[in-house]
Amino acid sequence: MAMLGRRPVRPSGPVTIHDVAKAAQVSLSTVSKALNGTGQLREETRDMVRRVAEELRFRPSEIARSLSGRQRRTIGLISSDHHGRFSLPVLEGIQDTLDAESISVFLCNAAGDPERERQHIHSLLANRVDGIIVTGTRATPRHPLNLEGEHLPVFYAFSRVVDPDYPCLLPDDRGGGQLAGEHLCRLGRSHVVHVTGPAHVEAVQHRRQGLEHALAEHGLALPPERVLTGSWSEAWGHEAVDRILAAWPSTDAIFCGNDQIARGVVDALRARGVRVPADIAVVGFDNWEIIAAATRPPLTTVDMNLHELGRQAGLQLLTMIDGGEVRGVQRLPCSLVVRESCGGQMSQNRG
Amino acid sequence: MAMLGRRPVRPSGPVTIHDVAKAAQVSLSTVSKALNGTGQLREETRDMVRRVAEELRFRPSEIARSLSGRQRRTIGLISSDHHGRFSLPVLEGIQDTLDAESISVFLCNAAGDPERERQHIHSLLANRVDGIIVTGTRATPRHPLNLEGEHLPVFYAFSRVVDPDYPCLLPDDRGGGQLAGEHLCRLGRSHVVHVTGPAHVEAVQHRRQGLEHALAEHGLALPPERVLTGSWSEAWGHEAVDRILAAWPSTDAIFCGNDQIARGVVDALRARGVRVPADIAVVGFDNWEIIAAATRPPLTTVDMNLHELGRQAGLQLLTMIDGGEVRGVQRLPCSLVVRESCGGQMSQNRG
DNA sequence: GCAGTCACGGAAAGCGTTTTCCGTTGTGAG
DNA sequence: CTCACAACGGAAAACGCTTTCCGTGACTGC
Repeated sequence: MAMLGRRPVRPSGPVTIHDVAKAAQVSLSTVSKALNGTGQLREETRDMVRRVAEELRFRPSEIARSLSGRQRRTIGLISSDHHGRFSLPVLEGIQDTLDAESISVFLCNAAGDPERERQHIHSLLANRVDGIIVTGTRATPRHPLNLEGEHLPVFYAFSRVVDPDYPCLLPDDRGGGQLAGEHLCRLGRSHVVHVTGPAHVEAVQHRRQGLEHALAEHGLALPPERVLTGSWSEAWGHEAVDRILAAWPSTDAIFCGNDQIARGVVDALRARGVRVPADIAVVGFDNWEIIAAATRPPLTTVDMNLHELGRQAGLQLLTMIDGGEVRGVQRLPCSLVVRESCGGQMSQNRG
Repeated sequence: MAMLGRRPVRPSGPVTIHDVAKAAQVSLSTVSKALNGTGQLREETRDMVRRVAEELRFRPSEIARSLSGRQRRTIGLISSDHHGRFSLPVLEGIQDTLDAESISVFLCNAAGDPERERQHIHSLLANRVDGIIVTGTRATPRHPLNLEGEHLPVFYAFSRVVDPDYPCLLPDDRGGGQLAGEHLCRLGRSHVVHVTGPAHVEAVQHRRQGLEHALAEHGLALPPERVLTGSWSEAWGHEAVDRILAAWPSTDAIFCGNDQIARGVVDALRARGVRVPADIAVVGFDNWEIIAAATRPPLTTVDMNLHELGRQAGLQLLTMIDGGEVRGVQRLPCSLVVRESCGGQMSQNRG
């Protein structure tokens, strides 16, 4: 009356390699070899073991594997960003790379708290991760990770370290600014104003330099007073428009430090009866879809390719883990996403 | 001439318990006991061992620990959301809970791809996690995780499962709609229109029901034709305003299904010279800071408390891991964030 | 002074893998 | 028919820790 069939019995916990060995009537080592494709076994044996293992739903314990010296195939990801506007695409890019290599990720959110960060690092070290990626805000450069004396590859993605020797990948803000400037010049605009974020932020300075460079190549100057620094908000965009219209009525283009400012600028211009792009062209920065696409007209803006940045960060860490040398600040090119706030691409011959 | 000092020598890799034992001149087991507070040791011995361990920067391998039967103290987090507008706060809430318990998190981004999800689950199982939290979009109910026959606690946070028996935590959308409705009623508004997202979405239905309920309690009806369903976009907000002003000029309040719609509505109203909130009060949903606060006037809106939702999801999973019974759909109350789009709280006696 | 108790700390057996090293067996050649 | 040599697969050590079980020595009480 009892079930006497060959239903696999699993008394306690997951199937181990022992269970497989017993079921397949071979030794432990044979199972291991069969499943890992190592050693010298008849193909026949291999297949048999494989079949049994599958039937038993054997799933080798990664823990046990890592213990016996293999690579851990796990990395740590420390994020200091809580707002997450930028972290998320980066994070996804990183995962893309690591997924492809079947590497697991320990996620740690330090939330800017040094004590919490310390604990997370401790935990990562205790878990013997193969490497660490740090990501988060880059507004202010951070100190390098304190690895408690351990040696471990660390890569900084979208995160600036005080010492420029540490391997890190950042968007090419200068290039981004340049893209915007060139686009405006190509469209024949010549009275450009730059409305941007806090003056002390590195990205703000770089974007401005890029713009300046592009304008210069077209024989145009960007006088310092036409660079308005403020906060990263729509409200600042509105305020800036007041000043611009009052001070320089001949303005025909505004490059904004981010999309929120750009949205404020566009809204304010519309409210004042200034046509975008006919009277004034506007370029944003970030390509924050939800804002850029909803603006009326939709924003032409610079995209930092954060997903790609994450992907490459992942690759670089892998390189480091494999013993490769990676150092210093690298910059990933931005790209320009053309929507309607500068006029169609059709008119690009007009300049 | 050689350095004969007692500089701790670390020939290869991390310090092990052996190294500590040797340095402290005691046995392995004594070190383990001293460091874990188990066994019977003189406080003196304990201290001594502790000191040596610290000096050597001994960091017990979590891997080895988990192998020898202890709890793994690690969970998996499967996220199917790539946009991440909602995942992020949830995710942070979860981490808050788990950090407090020193539990590590394996992050997996399935990105909606079943094959990728399968691989991640496999990896989590192989890593012997203690439990799994699934989070992501809830627009359409998902199938339960396929655990390959393994038994493991799984909790669904902000993610709907087809079978309502699975343990899951969702925002109380109905309650949220009710909050909005009550707020409007209290402010004396009586001609309410509801502009919301796709009709088939559960949250859309619930929010509408909540609104209806609140109105009913104040003797007001919400005729079906005054519920306008569309997309979750600003553009839809604009369009809806056209219809509303044409069809029901006496409208004095609009409850929007999310903040993007609300923003579109407010912008459109302003463009048509309708004053917000004087003529029409507007309530949003989501409390998406970046939109709600930047709208002019800033949006009064419903907050789903996603961070708290994540926190509680973490706690629930811990309960399950500890053997507790958790089942069925639970709802977390929303709260109302009052800004300016309905008028100040001052005027609440006006009704 | 002697047995009986403790307090202490060491030896060793796991935990689930991989990997190295050997002992079989079967084959072909001499 | 024996020998050498592959080819195959098993035994056992190792990975770094926890934990159980014991052996020691020092203390108590008589």
